[in-house]
Amino acid sequence: MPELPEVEVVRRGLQASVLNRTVRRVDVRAPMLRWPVPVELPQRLTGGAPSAIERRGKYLLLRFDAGWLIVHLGMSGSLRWARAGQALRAHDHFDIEFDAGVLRLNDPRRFGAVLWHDAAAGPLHAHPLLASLGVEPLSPDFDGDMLYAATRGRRVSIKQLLLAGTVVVGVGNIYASESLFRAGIRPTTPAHRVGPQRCRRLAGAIRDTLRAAIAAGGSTLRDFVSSDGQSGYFQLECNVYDRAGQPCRVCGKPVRVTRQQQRATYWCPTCQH
DNA sequence: AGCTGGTCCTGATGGC
DNA sequence: TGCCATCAGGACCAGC
Repeated sequence: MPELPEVEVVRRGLQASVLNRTVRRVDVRAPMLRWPVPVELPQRLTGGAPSAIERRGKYLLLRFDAGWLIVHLGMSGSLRWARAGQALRAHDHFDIEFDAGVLRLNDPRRFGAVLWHDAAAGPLHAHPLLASLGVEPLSPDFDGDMLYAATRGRRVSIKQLLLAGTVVVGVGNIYASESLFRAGIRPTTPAHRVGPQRCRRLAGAIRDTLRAAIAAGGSTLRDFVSSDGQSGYFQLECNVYDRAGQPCRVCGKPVRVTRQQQRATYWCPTCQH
């Protein structure tokens, strides 16, 4: 479920609700998510308070005096406030109890992760999961020139390159299709065949698409993290994603679906070249 | 049975 | 040959 915009909306929700709030208690029910939840985590967090809530790609990063809590929502993870005394549901794997309430991680598919990076272990950006990530799409570092330089010599399709996250992070399967549609580029085009002009258009399309999605989520999810972490996501109207056979919103031709690396790609044969 | 919004890891390939 | 970067596929898992 979560792509970068969703994670960013979660981050903002957390920033508004748990920044500088003291952790009273931590419950780990499923020790095995994508990786084991570190056994020392409850002890490290309890009594501390997050002094910053950041995001890198789709990783949520909560800074504590003792180190960083790293959370990834995988494909099916959500963070919500549990009402007082609320019964556990299936796949409620992890709780952080603040004075204000219990923040609960639910993740049916368990592709998500909850990890700890100790302050003594060096700078966070050197963490193996973060060290080789591409640039942030909404940062000034990401533009057409950068994208053009990074795609030289790359024979993979432009969509797969976006998805890989090594050039630019946070572009998941949905927004890859949406951004390429916006830029008028066929997803199967080899990355090195996308010229400087089109790289500029694509970089702009990625930024615009992500920003619009964040705005949609942010405006919809008033008390985010507190009720339904999904509503913002489904408000988003896609141009091509999941619209196979339906008319393109621009030219009216049926949207096509193909498969790249076992992932569905949606595109318009007339609007994208 | 086959699909699903992520991404790390492994092993194969290819260029220098 | 060895080393590197690149690339494809498998793996994890539950729900619909």
